[in-house]
Amino acid sequence: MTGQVRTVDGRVAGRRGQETRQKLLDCLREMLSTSPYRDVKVIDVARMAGTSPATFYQYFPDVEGAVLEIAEEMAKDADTLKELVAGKSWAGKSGPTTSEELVDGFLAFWRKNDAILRVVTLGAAEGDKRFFKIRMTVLNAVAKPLADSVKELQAKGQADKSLDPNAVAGALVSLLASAAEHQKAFTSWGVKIKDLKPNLAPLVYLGVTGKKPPK
Amino acid sequence: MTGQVRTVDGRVAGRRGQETRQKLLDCLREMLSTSPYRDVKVIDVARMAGTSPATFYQYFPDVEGAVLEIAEEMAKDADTLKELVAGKSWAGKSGPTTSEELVDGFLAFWRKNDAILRVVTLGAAEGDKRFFKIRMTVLNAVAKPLADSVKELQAKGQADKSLDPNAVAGALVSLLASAAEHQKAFTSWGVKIKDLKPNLAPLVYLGVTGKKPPK
DNA sequence: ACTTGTCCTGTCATGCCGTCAGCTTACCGT
DNA sequence: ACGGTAAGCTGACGGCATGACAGGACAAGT
Repeated sequence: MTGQVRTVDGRVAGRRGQETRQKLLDCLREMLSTSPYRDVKVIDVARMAGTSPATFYQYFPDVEGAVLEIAEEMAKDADTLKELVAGKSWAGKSGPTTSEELVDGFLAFWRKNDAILRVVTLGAAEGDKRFFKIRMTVLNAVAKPLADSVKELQAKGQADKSLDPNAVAGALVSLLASAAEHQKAFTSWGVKIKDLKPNLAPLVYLGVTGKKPPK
Repeated sequence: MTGQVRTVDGRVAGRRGQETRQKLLDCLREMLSTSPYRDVKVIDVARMAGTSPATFYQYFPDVEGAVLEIAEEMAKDADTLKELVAGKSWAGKSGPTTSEELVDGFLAFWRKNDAILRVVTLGAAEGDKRFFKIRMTVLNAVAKPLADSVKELQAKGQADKSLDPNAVAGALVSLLASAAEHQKAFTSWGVKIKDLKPNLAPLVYLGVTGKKPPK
């Protein structure tokens, strides 16, 4: 399906080539989490990987191209986020638990991939279609099943039908993404990192069900 | 208070100098809204302003330095956002109105400054203290008075006291910021731009008061 | 006209970008 | 074992951005 990995000039990459390629991606990932995106240079990545800039250009058209590669890898991984919502119950006592686990899982995922997600978020905001698509893949992993949950609750008459389920789910996921990306902001508002989950979870519950969480 | 504008090498800028400086800032602003941040080069800004790179470096240490200047200007402007919340009532029929006006005003501000806010957001996420501070100034213009409103409602027994007002206000502002920055995401979820306000406003109301908005 | 201080730019050293030709290395069939 | 072929890597190069400086242009006051 995906075909073999190819170099920029069309050759197929063998074992050694793939290793080098992967090493470059790993080093780029590392650089992204230590330097501002604007200052990440091909030569630095190549140096860190113990190779030359020319080698980098064998495998990637430019820094952005390589970043996209990393981002796509991460987007695949985001598929596991679905399980945080799909099939979970929002009724009774299990509701708040579902909400907490969702918040926790999402924040953990974002924290784990924060460097690459920063760049993806920027690219998407700048209108780059490729980054936008990747960002939607990640958000949709949660937003789609979440919207389904809202629809289900509405059908059962357990939630306000005047709200658009897609809008609600989207807004909640946006909130989680924003909170994850800017945890420090909450610290400056006097909310400790460990208090983030207990404070966000009731809001998510509130958004999904339209009701205050039970004690 | 602010002292005169100075060049990088310490001279005070006169009338003509300030004009050139301002023109460079305007052109940079323009560039930021048309090219990816990573690709904005000093030479392009200088060319657009009809001057030379050397002139740019007379007034700014680098692109980032000039961006900070623009961002600080915008942060001052954000002060007007306070009036969207301060002194507004969340009781009865005026509650939903307050909520709608807040959403509307905030989205409008973000849209107006989206290019520069994108860079500020990135800088803050990357841990740059200067950008972080500017971002907090903008968000706090809404978050502080919003937290006060929540506290007030809690004191009157009209809202759930188990929630931290600062966390709630912060989360709601984060949501608005994220929604404003990524409006296209909502479009892809089937929520039209013009439907964004009517969908976000009830959520804000819900977050602040803990109650469903009245019909 | 002369002086003074502001303002701009030509020029230069440095360093990254992105490409190519060419060398080395690994694999494979005979 | 050996030669052929394709993969893999890099030195080197022209081009461009960066950032510093010195000197020339310019405006304003005397």
